Formats: sequence, structure tokens, C-alpha cells
Amino acid sequence: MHCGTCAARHVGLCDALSADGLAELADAACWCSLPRGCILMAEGEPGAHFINVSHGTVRLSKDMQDGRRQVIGFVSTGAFVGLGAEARYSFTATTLDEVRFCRFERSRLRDLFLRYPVLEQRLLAAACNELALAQSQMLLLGRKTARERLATFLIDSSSNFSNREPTARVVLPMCRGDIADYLGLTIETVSRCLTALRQQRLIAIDAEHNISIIDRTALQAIGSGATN
Amino acid sequence: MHCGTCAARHVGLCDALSADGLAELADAACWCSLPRGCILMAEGEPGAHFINVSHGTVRLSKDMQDGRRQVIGFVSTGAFVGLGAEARYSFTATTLDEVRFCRFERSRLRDLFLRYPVLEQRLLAAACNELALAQSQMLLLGRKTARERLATFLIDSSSNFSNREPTARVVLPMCRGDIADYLGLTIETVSRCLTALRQQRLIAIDAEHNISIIDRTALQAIGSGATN
DNA sequence: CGTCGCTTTGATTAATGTCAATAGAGGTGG
DNA sequence: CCACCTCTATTGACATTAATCAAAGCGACG
Repeated sequence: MHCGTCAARHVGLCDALSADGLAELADAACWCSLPRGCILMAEGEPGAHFINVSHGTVRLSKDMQDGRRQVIGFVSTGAFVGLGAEARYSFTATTLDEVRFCRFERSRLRDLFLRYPVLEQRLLAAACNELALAQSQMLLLGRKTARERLATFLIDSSSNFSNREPTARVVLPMCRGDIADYLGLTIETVSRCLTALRQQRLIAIDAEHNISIIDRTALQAIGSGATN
Repeated sequence: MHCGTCAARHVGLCDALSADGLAELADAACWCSLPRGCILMAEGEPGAHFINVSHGTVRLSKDMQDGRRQVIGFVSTGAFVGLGAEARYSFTATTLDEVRFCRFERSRLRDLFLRYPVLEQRLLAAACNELALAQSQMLLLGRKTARERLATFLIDSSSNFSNREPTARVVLPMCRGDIADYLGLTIETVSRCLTALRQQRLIAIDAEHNISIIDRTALQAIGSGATN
């Protein structure tokens, strides 16, 4: 088993278990690795599995018939995906880079949950956390301007992806189109807003996927709607 | 104790418990009733409580400093509010009409959860359900047109509020402003879209808070983006 | 009967989307 | 190593949706 070297060993579900519980959990898991651009789960398909990401970034999205897409989240190490799936997945999960993960059969997890109630506690905590994030995103999508959305996104990204401590360097594993679909904007608007923020010396665009936050305080103010 | 006559007795948390468990739960609860327009919990305040709505409708919202507001949900009988609150509430809960509810001290619930794991299971299921709703709302806020948002809202409302079975008659306990803040629009746009739907004979506006769905199929199609 | 709050309707503006062209970056093969 | 190709991002011109500003209608209530 890979648990000893797993990057997610000390986060989320796995961290809740001692060695023997972990062995049982590992027994129910299937280790997988997929390259960029693969679909981990597709909206509408039977939600038989549940995965725990141990490396890489996954894009979660909902699509409309005519091609409009809303990215509902980007998740990485330690994240659970497919938690609530009542019978069918309610979104599509796609790899943005090389992703390693454990896949669990939903049915096999059930009795494990009964014997280790701490697992359910962790899932509940994770679900509540995701819910709070989703609610913040609703405020962003419903009420913030394009500029405010970008500022919020950059601030959030500077603490979400792999770093716990906020850093000036922000690595964005997704392309502009994914950012646009996450923020409810178009690629062009994302590009224009980034350019504007750069011209005002609030950020520096070192490379397309590599941004430096120059004035964090100002960005936070913009993101919360305090300035313009 | 009021459990015997409580409208929420056979939904959510309470339904999971047998008589003696329920007695314990009741022991930790405080029954309250508030008129319209009261604040049940305020964003940013210490999240000491957790409530279970037994009657009425509660509006959950997040506000920005300059007055912009996003309603993140309307909840009624059986709903849990304040679930995940890590230390502080992440939204404000306001009564839209007369609301009756049970209030629990978060600390007193903890040991009850340990002894009745089924409670945690129910909360997890509820949280996952809310998460899926939040994700659908993100699609609405990020990608749908005003017309599509209204159609979606009406269809959802026709099965959410008090009725399990979808009905033609939709009673909206909230005012236009709340609908606007829920759909990420302005009052004027909500009004205009409702008028347009009425003129096309898809709905009838019997009274401001009382709408009849005339062509459900067409509304569903509009809401999912299939037509215009 | 008049006032107040909420809703509807109308005219205009502003923000973002759409369409189109250009510019870079990265990869491949001659 | 360089030229080319493709994919992505940027920039510009214009169109469109929904917001804003303003006024009038409607209902409830004193």
C-alpha cells in the first residue's frame, strides 16, 4: 500500500485513522494516476465511486446543453470528490495536470463508516467547509464585478493551492478559459481584468500560469468590494 | 416538549431518532417562535447555536459593505441552519414570516452526536444535499440569463416550498427584492422577466406572492437553457 | 382619503459579451 | 538551430444584456 508515502496521508480522511484503520481503508481503495485532460467522473453517470485526491488538480464543472459551462471548483491534495452523489454525479471532474488519487467503491465504504464514526465526522466537516466556500462563490457570481471577481480569485488562489500560508507567488494550474468559467466571465474579460490589475501594479504576470501578488492589501480590498 | 406536534418531527434529524433519543435531543433544545423580519443569526457572530426550522421560511444571505446582498438560500420546515459554522456564522439568517424552530447549543449537541451516530449521518446527508443545490445555483448565477434564472427559480419553487409534489400553484414567501438578491439580478429585471413570462402565457401572476405555472414543460426547457 | 411600501414600467447608461484580428509560447521536424 | 505550426492569450471594435435612474401604479392600513 502507498499510504506511507501519500501526500494526503496527513490530511482529510486518512489522517483521522490510526494504522489498522488505515489498512482497512487502504484495502477498500484503488490507487490510480491519470494524465492531464482525463474525466474522473461525468455528470449524470451512476455515482459508484468516491475519490480522494493525493496529487494534482481536478476541475469540477457543470455544463449546459449549448456548451455554457460553470466550473464549481478546483480541488487538489486531500480533497474528496463525489461525496454526496445521490445515485448520480452532479458534476464532471476533469484532471488539469497529472493527478494521483485513491478510488473507493461507495458500497465498500459504508460499513467502514459504521465502524469508524470519525470518518463520517471528517466528511461532515469537509462538506460544511465546501458549503461555506460555495456560498462565498455565490456572492461572487451573483454580486461582484469582473474586477472584484479576479481580485477575490487571486487572493483565494494564493492560499488554496498547495500552500497553507499565503504567498506572493501564485501558480494557476488552469487556463484562462477555466478561470472564466469559474468566475462566470468570458476569457476576454478575464484577460482584460488581469491586464488592468497588472497595469496598476497590483500584480505581476510572470508567465501565463504564474502570477505574483504585489499589493495583497489592495487586492483584498477590491475583492471585498471596498474600493474600485 | 413539543416534538409530538412538531411539523419537523418526521423529517431531517428528528425523524432519525426513536422516542428516547428524541427525548434527549429535546432536552438540549430551546423552542422559539419569532415574527417576520427577525435575525436568527448574523454573519460574523460567534456560531454558538444551531437551529432546526419547524415552521415558516428563513432567508439566508451574505452582505457586502456597500449594501450589495446575495441571498444564498430560502429554507423552511425541517431545515438545519448554522450547520458548519466554524466559530462564526458565515451568513445572516432572517425570518420571512412567522418562524418556529428549535435552537440547540452547539456544545450540548456534541456528545449527543457521539452516542447517536445516525444524527451525524443525517447531517452529512443534509450537507451534501445543500452542497448540490449550491452548485446548481452557481451554474445559475454564473451562466444563465435573467429569463432562465426566473424560469429555474419558479420550477424549483414549485416543488421546494412545503410541497413535495410539484404543483401549479406557487406561493413565494419572499418579496421581489429577495428574489432578485437570490438570482443575482435587480428588482426591475425580476419584475420585467415575470411580466414577459406572463405575457407569453407560461405563468399567471394571481397575486404578487402567488404565481401559477401554466406551461411547466416550457419553463423547464427555458430554465435548462434549451430555448429562449 | 392620504400615505407608505412594494411593484411595475419606461428611458437611458454602463458593464460585459461577442466577433475578429494579432501576438506569444511551446513543440516539432527539417 | 531555426522555421513553422498550433494553441492560448491578448487586444480592439462593436453589440447586447441587465443595471441605473426616474416616474407612475397599486394595495394595505391608519
